[in-house]
Amino acid sequence: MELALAKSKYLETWGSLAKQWGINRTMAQIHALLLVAPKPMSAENIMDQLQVSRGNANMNLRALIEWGIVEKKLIPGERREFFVAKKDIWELFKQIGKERRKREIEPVITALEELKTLDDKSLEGLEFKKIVTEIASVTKKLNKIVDIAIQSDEHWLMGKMTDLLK
Amino acid sequence: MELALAKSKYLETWGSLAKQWGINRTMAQIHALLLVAPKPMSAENIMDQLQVSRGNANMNLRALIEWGIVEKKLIPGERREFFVAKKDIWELFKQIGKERRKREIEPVITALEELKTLDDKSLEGLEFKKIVTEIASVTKKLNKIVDIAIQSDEHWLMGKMTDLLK
DNA sequence: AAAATCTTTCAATTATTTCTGAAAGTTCAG
DNA sequence: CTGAACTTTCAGAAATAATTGAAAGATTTT
Repeated sequence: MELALAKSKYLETWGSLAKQWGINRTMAQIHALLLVAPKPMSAENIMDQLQVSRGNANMNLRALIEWGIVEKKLIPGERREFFVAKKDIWELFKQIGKERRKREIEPVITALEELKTLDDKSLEGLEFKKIVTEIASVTKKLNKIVDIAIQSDEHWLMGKMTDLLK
Repeated sequence: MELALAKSKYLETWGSLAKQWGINRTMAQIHALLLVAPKPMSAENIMDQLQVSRGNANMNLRALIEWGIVEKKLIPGERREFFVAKKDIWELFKQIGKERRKREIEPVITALEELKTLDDKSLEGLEFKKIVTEIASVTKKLNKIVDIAIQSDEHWLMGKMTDLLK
């Protein structure tokens, strides 16, 4: 396969996956582009390669910085801002895990805990409380698993995982 | 808190979360409703409680069955179909994990493997290949982690996780 | 302090996803 | 068979999300 083709396939794959992860396409593609860029890119440059508007590029770059997976890079003697993606992939996954946990898991736990205060003795009420309690319990376990992964060093974790399979 | 309120908060929480998980609101809410229902529900009944159209209810029920987390339940002497959610929450999470892995992780691994066949010696080509290789490697590790979780019994896994923290 | 260069914002537009409801399809009792 | 009871489908409508581009805001240079 040839570079230009490989790169465009890569951008496409990443972009279409992103939707399922609740990230919009442009955001994913900008990130993908920066990941494989051998040097920092300007906003102009990114707009150009992905064929997106200035506003779109700017907003998504900002979001990526917010997620902690892209950084501004000042280049001496340059007026413009440049951007680079953090290139440690394990770190990237951990960062994404952290953000998603904050947005997706933690609010659910909070909401469920409040629901457990229900005091209703009807059949439906009891069934409801039982299920909510169980959902809360499993959600907390999931949270714990993610937590361990987030805090772990890559090699240590994989070693432990391999042990578990024995 | 009182039952009706608790239930509506629960449906709302679950529904709004769903979006971030790439599941549409109605689908999540139907599932949530079935989860806490003390007995099987008819399509009619679901439409009524969630105020959605027949078509919408039908399509999403079908999708939930496809995901393997809801089942049709025939009631003797009844013409209509009834539906129940599988109530084992750990099983539910595992099923969701399985589906998402199939849809989100596996296609990426396949695509990345193909990209690794690139043969280009330029600086950009080498950088590209290096990053793609690394992404593939970490993605496979993630896959392995999910795999272990999916195959595990709840208590066994949590015990092991707790050990890891020591 | 004006001009030049670059960044940010946001109302309007465009694209995508979800939902509706009526029509067509299916099943089964009589 | 026939028709009542139920399910499925799908084209169009409605809702939601993403994108554009031009104007306003910064910041640096002259």
